[in-house]
Amino acid sequence: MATDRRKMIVEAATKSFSLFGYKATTMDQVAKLANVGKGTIYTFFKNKEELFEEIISSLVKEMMAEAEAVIQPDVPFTENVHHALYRLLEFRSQHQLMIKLVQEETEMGTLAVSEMLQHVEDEIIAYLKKKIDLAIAKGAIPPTDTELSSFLLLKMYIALVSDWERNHQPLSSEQIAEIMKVFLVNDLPK
Amino acid sequence: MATDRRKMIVEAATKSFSLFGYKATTMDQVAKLANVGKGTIYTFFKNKEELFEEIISSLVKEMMAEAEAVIQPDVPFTENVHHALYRLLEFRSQHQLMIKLVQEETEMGTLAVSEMLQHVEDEIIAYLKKKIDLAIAKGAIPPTDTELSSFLLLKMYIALVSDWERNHQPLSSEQIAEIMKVFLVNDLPK
DNA sequence: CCGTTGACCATTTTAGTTTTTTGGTCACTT
DNA sequence: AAGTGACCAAAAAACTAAAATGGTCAACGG
Repeated sequence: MATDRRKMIVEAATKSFSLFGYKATTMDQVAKLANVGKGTIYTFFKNKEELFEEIISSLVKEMMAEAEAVIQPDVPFTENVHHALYRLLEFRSQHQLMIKLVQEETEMGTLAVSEMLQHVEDEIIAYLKKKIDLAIAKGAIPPTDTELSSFLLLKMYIALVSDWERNHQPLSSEQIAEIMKVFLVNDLPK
Repeated sequence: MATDRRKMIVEAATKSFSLFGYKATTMDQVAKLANVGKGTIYTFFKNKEELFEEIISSLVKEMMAEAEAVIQPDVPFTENVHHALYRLLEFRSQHQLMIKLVQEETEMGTLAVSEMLQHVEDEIIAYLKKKIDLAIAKGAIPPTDTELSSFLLLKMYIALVSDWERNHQPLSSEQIAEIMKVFLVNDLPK
């Protein structure tokens, strides 16, 4: 209880952000939840936003670990990309903090939240790019502009699992995998 | 001036929506601009939203005509799709009413506006689908789920011309065309 | 001493209230 | 019959007072 004041703060803030969102979480509340004086928070974090950043950073790490865990070395590359993306979006739709943040963005348009979600998306794209670069190096797929294809991959994935379902039957996992394969195995212009 | 009261109303409303957006346009203002008593508007339109619908419907017709005008019968199908889509998005980014509505949606989230923009998107997809169906019938491209590919085509296009440019150099027209071709000439699952 | 604290402050947000504006109607005019 | 604008209930804007919030820092205690 002595040394992990910082940890308690982060845990309290995470809980509060998940429950009430960014704006509705007050620093007083975090301090109380963490059993800590409010001033103490400011010895570890410059301000509310920096505390938020640290929490999002952990969340991103957790997401990457989840994606990584689902990859199997003995299945084809495109299938693994599908598994990883699927896991990432599943994470997004199941993780309490993510749910709350997405909700807060659409309903209130909180700026700090929009920026963070944008950052998370960028991280996912960077992760995908790394994977694609590796697959190209191994000769598993033809070389392309990996920045572009990781970007498109995520955008399409999101469109397929969220926008599509507004007007249509959900697509099967196989269909989604097939669509992505078309992307990855065909050359895009550099 | 006697018979085209209806026309004057529509023109006045179009001008006002383009200038101030949907919410900020009042029926009094439209009546004044149209040189018409307010009650007269309600003999032609049930309410404000229906007036809006009529205007959007014209706008969609105009968009389709623009797209159609750019199609050349003697160039490959995929190139025509590119031209048409390019024209459609150019229209969106140049037409005063569209600009204002997109702005109003992101800044104020006006419900009626969101619904209309959604409707416009659906119309574009329907238009694309018709074109793709035709191309398949002619054997220009392999058969696919045309509902799905028209949806994906538009989503990708929008991602490439708007989201991509937030972090990257704009793509050349050739690059965009090439990406779309990959889609259209490869089989997607039914 | 130094890590911790909570009273304190300037600023922002909220709540409550009044005033104005708006979409829509309809009795009246032309 | 076609057109109108004064009129109304409902919604939005403007105003204000009160409360809450992020952040600071002098004081505290181990």
